Amino acid sequence: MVGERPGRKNKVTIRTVAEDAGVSVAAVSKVLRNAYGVSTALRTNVLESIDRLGYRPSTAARAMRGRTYTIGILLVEISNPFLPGVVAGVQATLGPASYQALIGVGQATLHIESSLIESMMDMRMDGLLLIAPRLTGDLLDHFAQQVPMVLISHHEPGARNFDTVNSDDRSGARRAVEAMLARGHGDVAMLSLPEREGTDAHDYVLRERGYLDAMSAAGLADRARVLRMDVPDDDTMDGLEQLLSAPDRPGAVFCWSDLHAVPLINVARSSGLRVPDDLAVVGYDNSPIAAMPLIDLSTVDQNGRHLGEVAAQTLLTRIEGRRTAEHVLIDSTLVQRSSF
Amino acid sequence: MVGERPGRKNKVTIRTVAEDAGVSVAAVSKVLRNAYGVSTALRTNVLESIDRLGYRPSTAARAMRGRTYTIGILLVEISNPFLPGVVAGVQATLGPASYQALIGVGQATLHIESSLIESMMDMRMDGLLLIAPRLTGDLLDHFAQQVPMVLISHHEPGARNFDTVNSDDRSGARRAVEAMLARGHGDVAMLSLPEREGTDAHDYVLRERGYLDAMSAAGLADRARVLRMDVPDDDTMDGLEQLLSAPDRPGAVFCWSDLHAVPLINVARSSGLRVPDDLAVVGYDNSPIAAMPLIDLSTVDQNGRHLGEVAAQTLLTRIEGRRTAEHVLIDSTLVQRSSF
DNA sequence: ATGAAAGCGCTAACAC
DNA sequence: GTGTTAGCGCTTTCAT
Repeated sequence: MVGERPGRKNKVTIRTVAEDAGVSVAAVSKVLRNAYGVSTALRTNVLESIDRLGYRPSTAARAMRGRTYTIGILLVEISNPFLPGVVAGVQATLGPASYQALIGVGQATLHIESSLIESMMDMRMDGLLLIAPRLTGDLLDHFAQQVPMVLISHHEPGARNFDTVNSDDRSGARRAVEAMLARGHGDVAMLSLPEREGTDAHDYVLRERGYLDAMSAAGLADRARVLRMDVPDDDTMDGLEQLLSAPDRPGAVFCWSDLHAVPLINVARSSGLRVPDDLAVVGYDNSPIAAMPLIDLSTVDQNGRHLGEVAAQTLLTRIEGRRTAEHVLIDSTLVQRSSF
Repeated sequence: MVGERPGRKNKVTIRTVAEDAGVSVAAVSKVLRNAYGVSTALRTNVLESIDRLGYRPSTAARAMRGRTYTIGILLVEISNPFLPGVVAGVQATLGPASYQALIGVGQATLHIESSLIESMMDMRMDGLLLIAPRLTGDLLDHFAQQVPMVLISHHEPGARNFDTVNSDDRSGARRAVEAMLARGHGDVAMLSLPEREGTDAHDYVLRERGYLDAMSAAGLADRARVLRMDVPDDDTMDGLEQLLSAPDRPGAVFCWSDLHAVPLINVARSSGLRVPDDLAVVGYDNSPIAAMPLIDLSTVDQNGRHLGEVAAQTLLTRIEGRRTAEHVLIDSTLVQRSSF
């Protein structure tokens, strides 16, 4: 067969199976979908043929009529330490239901994000799992009307067309800050992100609220300070350095994420500050780096794996036809290390 | 419309567009595919309708006849520091060709890996990009015969049915070790993975060779030592501790990956060893952690982004019909920091 | 319980 | 240059 496009020939389709088993195509289809109304004899017969021929139903063809048994996961960007656990949880839950998960990476870009969602719908994926999407309520709702959708790390408890599964960011932050205050740190500041679009959906906004809750409850509302900067990369450590060399340098900092907390510890140590004596730090996400002995950062663990499991389960029931929105909050845990 | 499945109704298909534009379905299809033989008038006319109606071709339907404009990326596991760059490079190259990339995560499990590849073929993705697959030559070849395939981080220069794009691991390792030797470290040991299946395809095997190359060239072949252990997690630091407390503790260690090097530095510092004075360390991958001031690990940068770009480009030409295998090696760079 | 047949939304011959 | 039409491999009524 020289000159032929490789493979894709001698294709074994549902028809091949039907002929091999000496039954109709419809019969095979029914066996495939565990549909009602097939005799055990026919069923085993067909299953044997399927096995012998190594038949695999074409998802492509299925996509035109029924389900694809595929769900799409949209990630903001791939390097976030919070994601691997979530994805593992999702896969663990999906597998037994014989669903596959395929991931799209949004590169933190709105345009790529929508385009990926549309692609996933074009492929007729059975459902979508969006993790911390930048997308705003309107567009989100537009998509949710066309495909079962569950959002992770996106607080929108009023949403009616999609479900949300979130870490309880507010109470997680509050408990972390309370623990810091209990240690005697009166001047706990918070390090958060710059304010963006007028949305309350982001996790860092909720964590700020939890921080303020704790400060207020301790009668320290007037000493609360939320500092804002983007996630530092190699070139943008200046902000952190300034922060630590300022005359009113805080003695304790609660960070919205390890992405801030880890560099902060680095800069602090490098400039001779002792952690936690001169500077107490608590982060969020319990990333692998936080656990390293040289960093040893106390941080809030969102329990990403569980989050992923619940989200996948929620998506599955929505795919099965549920129409009322569910909004789940998952408890987090403060992982105590030596940084405060 | 109470009781109706949400969305997916009022579907605008190629037929809707054809009617709206007052032309045939075939005409629309031709415009869609930039096929030969459409007047400019018809083309603009159709494009207007497409725009007005917000039409999007169904990938599902396309999958049955033509291309899906989708390629699948298979990742071993999602948290490897080497991956984000590669994926970014792939996406950057695919975008302009109006291809989408969808990622499957193999969870470092052979069975999940094959099942994902099969799923991707079932969806009729136009091509596959496998990153450091566990899959062995035979099975790999079996798949490659059915779909265009490019492998990253998998050395198999003899493969005829698929392409490979790799960092030049051997020379990268050699240069790193030579640099260590040039610094006066005579007793450079290497920290690698336990030996697996009888395959030479793995990057760490090539890196071991580069290490031996350098040692031999320096007349130190008899002092070469390859130590083996799995990637340490929080619970399995013992191996590293033993290594460093042994009487014949090496004065310099070249690690096959930062995944070994970073914990090694941690353990070393924690047990009072000065880096690089008591222990010189060089890693591989230039992961973000390596750059942290507290770690400051010298490491080999594979230039993942470039790797991704080249791999995507290679896959694209194979999809276009190329049949002869290409095996590309990409140069790496030693990033000098303070760890040796 | 089983099968025949009508699509699903496209692409690609082929006819005009 | 444009249109007609036969599939692609399934699912799903509807007969039998």
